[in-house]
This record gives sequence, structure tokens and C-alpha cells, in this order.
Amino acid sequence: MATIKDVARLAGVSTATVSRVVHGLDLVSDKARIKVQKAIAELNYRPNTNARALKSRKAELIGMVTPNLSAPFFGALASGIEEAARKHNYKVMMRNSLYETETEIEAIESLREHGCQNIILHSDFSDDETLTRLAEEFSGLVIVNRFIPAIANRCVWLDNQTGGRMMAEYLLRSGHTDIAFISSTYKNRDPVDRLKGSQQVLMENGLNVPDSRVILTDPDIQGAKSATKALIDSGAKVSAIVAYNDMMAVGVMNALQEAGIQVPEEVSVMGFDDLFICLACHPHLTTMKYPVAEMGAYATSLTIELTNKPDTVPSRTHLFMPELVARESVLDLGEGIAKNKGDDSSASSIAS
Amino acid sequence: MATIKDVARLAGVSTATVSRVVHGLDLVSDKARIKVQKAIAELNYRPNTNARALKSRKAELIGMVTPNLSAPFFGALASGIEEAARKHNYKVMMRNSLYETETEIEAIESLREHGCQNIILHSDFSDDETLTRLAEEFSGLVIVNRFIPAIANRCVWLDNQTGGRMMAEYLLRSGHTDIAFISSTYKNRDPVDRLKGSQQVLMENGLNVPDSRVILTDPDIQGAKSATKALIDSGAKVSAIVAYNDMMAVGVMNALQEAGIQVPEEVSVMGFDDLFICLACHPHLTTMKYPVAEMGAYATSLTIELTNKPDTVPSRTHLFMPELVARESVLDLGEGIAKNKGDDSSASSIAS
DNA sequence: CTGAAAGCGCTAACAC
DNA sequence: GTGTTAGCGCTTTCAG
Repeated sequence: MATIKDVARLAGVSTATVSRVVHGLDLVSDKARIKVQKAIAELNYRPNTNARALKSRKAELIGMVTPNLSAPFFGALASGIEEAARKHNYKVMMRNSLYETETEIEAIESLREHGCQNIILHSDFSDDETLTRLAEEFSGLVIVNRFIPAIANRCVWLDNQTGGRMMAEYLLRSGHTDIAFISSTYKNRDPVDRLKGSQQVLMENGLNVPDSRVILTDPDIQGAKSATKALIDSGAKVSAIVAYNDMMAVGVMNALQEAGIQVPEEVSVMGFDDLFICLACHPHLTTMKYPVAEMGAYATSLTIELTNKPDTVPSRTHLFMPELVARESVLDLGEGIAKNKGDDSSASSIAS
Repeated sequence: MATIKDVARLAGVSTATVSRVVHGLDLVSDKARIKVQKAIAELNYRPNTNARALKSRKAELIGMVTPNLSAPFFGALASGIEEAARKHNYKVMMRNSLYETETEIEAIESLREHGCQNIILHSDFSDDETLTRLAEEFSGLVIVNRFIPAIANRCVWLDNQTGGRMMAEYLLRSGHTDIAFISSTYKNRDPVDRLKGSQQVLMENGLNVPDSRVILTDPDIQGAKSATKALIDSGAKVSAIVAYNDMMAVGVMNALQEAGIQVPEEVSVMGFDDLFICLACHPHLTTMKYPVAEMGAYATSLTIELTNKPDTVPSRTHLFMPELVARESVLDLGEGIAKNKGDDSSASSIAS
């Protein structure tokens, strides 16, 4: 590995001049610059990041801490972050927190060893206070997918409540009034907010959501599948099921189809996230688009701004909106009725 | 940030002693060790990785270069790598290569800036020579998912050909003899090897695979969908379709179902990888398990060994085997016949 | 067993 | 415009 000294020697200048050229400072004569550039090319010189970070005490490094990279949602987030980081000439270091506060904190602390101030964190379990304290230590801390009032300007999050509203409004527009919700037991806010949004809309329309129609379970395919089976067995009469996310929606569809219930003819299903898994299931899943990759890219810019020019960062929050993606898993009952004349199935019993 | 000096001062020893304690060397008196440990805890001291790497010229850093983290396959790989790396006290830095040789090389070079020798690379497009040359520069280079004879001891790969054999054998055993293959146009070896394995088995059984039954297309849902449509339109008579991977299998199922062809009753479908997407589609996809996460973990240990104790590394290759995961998308024609007595559909025409 | 000290590669005053 | 130089925090001989 060639060092700055090697370059300086070959170019016949001092290391300071080389450093200036590398940094694109313009207090260097053209002649010197050219010599240096040639030497750099010849030696295939690359500045040693460790030395640079050690000296200048900043790292051009983004630490990404997410629960688990193998979930597609986080893969998409990671991709968004990496791409944006590359554009800014930052590297990204990743750590799985495995959904545990302890591992999460350890992951963040370990990032500090690298002098990394830029951290993008997706935290489900740490409490607001912990994160607020963390923000004091890490000037570039950005929280993704969660809103904490005390550090609102570091939160890049999604309006889940409006998302919930949009889902309910869409279902209502499609003629559904008997709706069940299969949501997550996890204590982060998303499930609660989405549910709240949906319920608001229903109540505003004079509809009631009995507790028996809201089932909380593990937020994965299997959890949703079991919950749906239980719902079917209960003999509940619903024409649509809203799942907390796409994975769960898939579980719902699995259970429905195994019970011989047609989707969407008999029961409609909605998901949330718009993962490619929506196109894997049949019928294709109607869902809310969660702009993960965009939010990852945004968070990347934000953390960099936060450390480099904190004054520029608006002291407001960074809120994204979900978008409805209508596919095939929700039946328009108006249309449905028009098509199957006389078949008045505006609220088919889920129990076959 | 507390430094080693702070700790030394507080403990009343020299920085050398602190360093010894940190590294667990046992040439330190118990008294000193305890003082130092207390100081470390009190100051929440963490060694600065940059200084350490600068001085000792090694980085405890694994660079992971994959085409695109948002594909579930790479997410699983990343997870396997991260988990193993954490156990070894290594960090992992990730870079997307976006399926381009140039970006890939740049990603690797940029890792060098960190003094990173440990690189796990999933390369689809760089040629063998480039990678062999790279291996000379990076003592810890490990190639995942590809076999290059010249650097066999750095290759962690899957026996795709045997995988292909297993698929064909399974289909044969299930009574399928009219099989089509929807594979990938990508020039990496996997598609070719899998195809070769399957064709071998068929030929060994006196069956012939006409060229018209092997369709190459983009390795994604959409590509497979179009290809399948074309196959259907061609009026080909097949009872099973083997897709290059799960994503493509999903595309195949989509096309089939849209054409009103029942899976697996009329046409069976097989994928490869065993991504969770297999459980999203209906019927659940029969596939070959690709032990990605395990291979990621293995590659992690290997790269570390390669840099730390190169003599221990066996000069053999590191070959994994895929495994059949039977689910619901392949019909056993024997059983099928038994069930639907008299319905002799051992090779139903794909054209309805 | 412990400490002093050199120096990894780079940056940024400061001097010229 | 350019060079000299003092460290950044750490490891590691080498003396003691």
C-alpha cells in the first residue's frame, strides 16, 4: 500500500501538498497538482481511512443498526442507505440488533470505536429516554420509523395513523363495512397507530369495531395464519381483513385459502409495506406502499447534515406518507354486486 | 471519549499496561489488572479502532460486496455474515455492486482504504482472472457462490449441478417426464450447472429435453412470467416447470394461474433457494434449500482464518449441498392418478 | 512485571 | 504556493 509519503517522494513535493491535492484545495499550483495526480495514479494511492479518521476525528462512516437484515423490509432500507451513502462518499457499517435492547446498545457503542457519529437506527424496543440520551452522545443519530417528540428533528418516520385511515377509507369506498384487524403484539407504535387511524374512520362513518374483530399476534406469516384460523373458527362475519403488514397479510391469505375461502371473492385482504412479496401471492396483494428505500436515503442525507452542518437542519420532523397500491386482493363490492347480479354478498360470513 | 491515556492516568499505570490488560495478556500483576479494569469501567473506555488499525495494520473488519442488498437472497447472506462476524468481534461493512464489474472493483478498492483484508464477495460478472488477481492482493478474499479452480480454497459455493440432478430425480420419481425449464440469461454458472444436472438425469433415463423446453430469460418474477406465457402460447405439453430460482418460480405460477391453469393439479412448479417467499405463494412452493446464511457464516470464519492463520486453511474447496424441500407445488402423478381414478393426465397439455 | 518511547499515515497550523 | 512539524490513540519493542 502506497502512503502519502510515497506519493510526495515520487512527485517531488511535500506530503502537505499531496494532502491538499487529494482534498481538492485550490492553493496548489497547476504544475504541482499535475505531478501529484500523476504520482497518485501511478502508485494507485488511496488515503488510509484509519489515519484520516484518527487525525481529523471524523469518520465518513454510517452505522446502520436494524433488528435483522434478513427481513425484506430491512434489506430495502439497507439498500436505500447504502446507495445514498455511496453518493456522499460514506461507507456503511451494519449491525443486527436482533430485536434486543442490549444488543442494540452494544451495536451502537461498538460503532463509537470507529469514531462513527452517523448512526441510523431502527429501534423497536428501546424507550424514548434511552434514545434521547443517545442523541446527545451521537450528533448524527437518526431514528428511522419512529417518532420521538424530544428529538423530532432526528426522526424519519411514516404517518402510520394516516396510513390506517387510508386503508379504512379505501375499504369503505369499496363497500366493506365488516372488517377485522390482524395486528401485531409488538409494542412499538406502528400497529397501534394504524389501528387507531382505521378505527377513527370507521367511527366517523358510524361503524363500530368490536374488540373481537381486533386480534393481536406475532407479526409474521405464522402468527397471522393462526390468528386468522381462530377468526374463521369463531364464525365471525367479515368481508375484509386488514393485516398489520404484508407478511401477515400473506399469513391471512394462507389461512383463508386453506379453509377454502376465496380471496377476494369472499373475503378481501389488505397488507402494508408493499414488499415484492405482494406479487408473489395470488391474488396480488393490495397494500400501502411504505417508501423504505427513499426513507433510508433521506435518513442518510440527514445524518450527514446533522454532523457536518447542524445549523442547516430544520428543527422540524421528517414525515413520510404511505400510498395506496390497489391490486387484486380487495373486491369492490359495488362492482362485485354488479358482476354477480343477485348475489348479495355484501358481508359474506367468513365461516363457510 | 476516554482514551488509553485517561485510563492509564486514572489507574496510575502506563498506557502499555492498559494495553496489555485490554488484550488479555497475562504478564500483568493482578493488582494492576484490577486497577485498570476498574478505570476502564469507570470511564466507559473503548479502544479507538482507527488508531488500533493504523498501528497494527489489521482491521477486524469484514467487507461484504454483493450485487444488491434488497434481494432477499443477499439479505439472508448478510445476516449470516453479520452474526458470525459479531461472534468473532469483527465488524461488517457492506457495499452494493449493482451487478456491475466496475462498481464491484471500486467497492473492493474502497475497502482497502480501511486496511480491510477480509472480503466476502458475491461476484456475478467479474471474470476468473480478475478475481484470481484480487486474491493475491487481499489475503482474506473469499468468493461466495462461485467456484474458481485457481483459488479453490477461497470459494464457498453450492453444488448446483447436483441440485439440478436432485430436482430432476424428484420430478421423475413423482411421475413427471414432460418438463420445461425456465432459466436465467445471466452468464454466471449457476443456471448452466443446474440445467446440466437436470438434463443429465433426464438423459440417463432415456428422456430428451428439446431446446424449445429450455427458455432463458431475466431472472426475476416478470421475466419468468413472460417466458411462461410464451410457453403456454406455444402449446407445449408439459406436466412440470423447473424455474431457476424461487422468484422465477413465483413468476411461473403467476402466469399459470392467470391463464387458468391449476398448480399443481395441471402443472407442477419447482423453485430453488427456499426463500420465505415459498410460503407466500399458494400452493407453497417446492424448492431446493440453498443454505445461504450458513454459507455466509462459513465464509466469515474462512476469511478470518485466511488472514490470521493461513496455514490452517485446508487447500480444498468448500462445497455445500442443496436440499430438497417438498411442499405443495409438485403433484405426485402416481398419487394423482390414484386420487383421480381414471383421469389419466400424466402429461396434461399446458395449453388449456 | 512495568514504563518509556517510537511511529503507524494523515491533517492542519504555522512558517517561509 | 509550499514545506515543516506536531500530534491523533494505539501497540510494541526494549530497558529496566
